[in-house]
Amino acid sequence: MESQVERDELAHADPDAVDLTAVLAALAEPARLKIVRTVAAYGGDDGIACLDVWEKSGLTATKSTMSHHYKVLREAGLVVMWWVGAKKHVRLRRELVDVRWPGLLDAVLADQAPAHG
Amino acid sequence: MESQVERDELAHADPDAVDLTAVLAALAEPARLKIVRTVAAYGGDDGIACLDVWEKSGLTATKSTMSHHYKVLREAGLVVMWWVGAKKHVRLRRELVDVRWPGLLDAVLADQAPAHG
DNA sequence: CGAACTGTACGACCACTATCGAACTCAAGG
DNA sequence: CCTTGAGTTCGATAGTGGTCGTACAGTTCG
Repeated sequence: MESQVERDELAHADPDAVDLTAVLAALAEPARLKIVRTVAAYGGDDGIACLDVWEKSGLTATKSTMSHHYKVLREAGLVVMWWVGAKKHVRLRRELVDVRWPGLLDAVLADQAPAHG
Repeated sequence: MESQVERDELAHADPDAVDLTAVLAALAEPARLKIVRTVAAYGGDDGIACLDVWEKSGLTATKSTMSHHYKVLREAGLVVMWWVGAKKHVRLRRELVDVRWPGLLDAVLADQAPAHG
């Protein structure tokens, strides 16, 4: 990507470039699914800080692993991230996902089984 | 496998044991997504023969690869398969998937992009 | 400035999995 | 019985990807 990526928009997927298999693959990972659930539950338009996601979700992965998952979610077009002071916020891109695949995110988020038992 | 699996029901997922991540992972594979699309398009209650799926879908994978994909789809609970003479038929388990995750399959099947460009 | 905090980038390791070929099973039909 | 056809299973291989440790880049605060 030759576009000068500011610190506020890094490696986000273009609306036209989003691929269904990428979205499904992103959501198929239990840790990422839990991240998405947590962001959906606690993050509104202002999003939620990554550290708060980590605490609320109960995930035990390291920072680098979490960062990797966020990257996958960004590139799939599922979330957007931006800096708020020293903390990074994340929110769902419902305006994109719900238009491209109506009902998909709702169906996934409505599932009650925590995807690990 | 301690259960004597008949030739008509082999390795199908229990309705209670189906997992969302397994379903998403099954659909995240382009070849399997194309299989599901083809089965949805051409297979009704009587299903569609595996060989017909292969021809209609335009997939170039070998028989063993196709068999592997069918196994993943079965274990995820997405499809059922049974023998009709010497041919095997496959159909979607909408009665299971649509109840567990309403709107999920519809959202995936409604997508127009063929998941590879 | 320097220390603490938050998150990313990179390399390495390991597990999983998509793919294929070959051998096998079962059914259908001379 | 033998051949053909339709799928499965097994073993091997190659590629993908989740995980971690370490190093790095910014921000905040003393």
